[in-house]
Amino acid sequence: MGLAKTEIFSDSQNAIAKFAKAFAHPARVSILQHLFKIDSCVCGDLVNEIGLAQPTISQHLKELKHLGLIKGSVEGTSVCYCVDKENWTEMKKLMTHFLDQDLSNSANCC
Amino acid sequence: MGLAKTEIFSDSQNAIAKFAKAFAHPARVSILQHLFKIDSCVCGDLVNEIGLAQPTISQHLKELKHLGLIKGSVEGTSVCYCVDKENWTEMKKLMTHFLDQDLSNSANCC
DNA sequence: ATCAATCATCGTAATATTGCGATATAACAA
DNA sequence: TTGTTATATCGCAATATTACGATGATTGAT
Repeated sequence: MGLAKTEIFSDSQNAIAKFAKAFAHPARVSILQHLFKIDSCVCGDLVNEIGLAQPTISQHLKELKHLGLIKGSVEGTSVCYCVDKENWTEMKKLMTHFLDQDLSNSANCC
Repeated sequence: MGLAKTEIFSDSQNAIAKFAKAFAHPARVSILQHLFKIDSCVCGDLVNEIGLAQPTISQHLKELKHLGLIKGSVEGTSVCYCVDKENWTEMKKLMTHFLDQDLSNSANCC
């Protein structure tokens, strides 16, 4: 198969999985960390910083962009990417709520 | 390929990606939510709650167990699973630090 | 010892992901 | 226009993931 049965899960559960997938590859984690770290916008410097080929980086960027976590603006021949902070905040809210489940229930069974 | 080049990334980046992968499927999200919600330990009830076949659930449980996020103890003919709260807390610290990057840098470029 | 129940593992099919060379596209420069 | 630079897309190969039927292993009951 290789195909997740998304129909049987809630929107929230699917959304969490979707965002988590964005972070499920170290290259994308690295890209996001870089975009946060560098004050000004970063373009294809990412290709140099990270040791992956340009098409590969471009592909990872596309996925992040598709999810709305980053946005890119053309600047001459190069493209400037940066984190979409509004969407990032939204995503963070969702993920944090999921991660904080342990706080709402103090039962310890095993 | 289908093989991530983990060598070129930091331990931290790989760890984030590894945990994120655990949440990158709605079934595993659902399993974890259930384990948190149900006060007592849950066993194969997960198969009934979630609409996936028993081998599939078992496989997802194995992955979560392998990551240390849950632990299972045999109880008669059934197996009781529950969240490993210590490891969960550790994981949460790592993920939260990653998600909170936007707070440490207020630059807005795009 | 036999049987039923519960869970794990094996094997396999379908699909997804990762990575990159080759090539296309777009913008600017001379 | 021609060339250069930067990025995107295509196409493919290698590997990973998802799902489940069939089967194995373990426990408790009779």
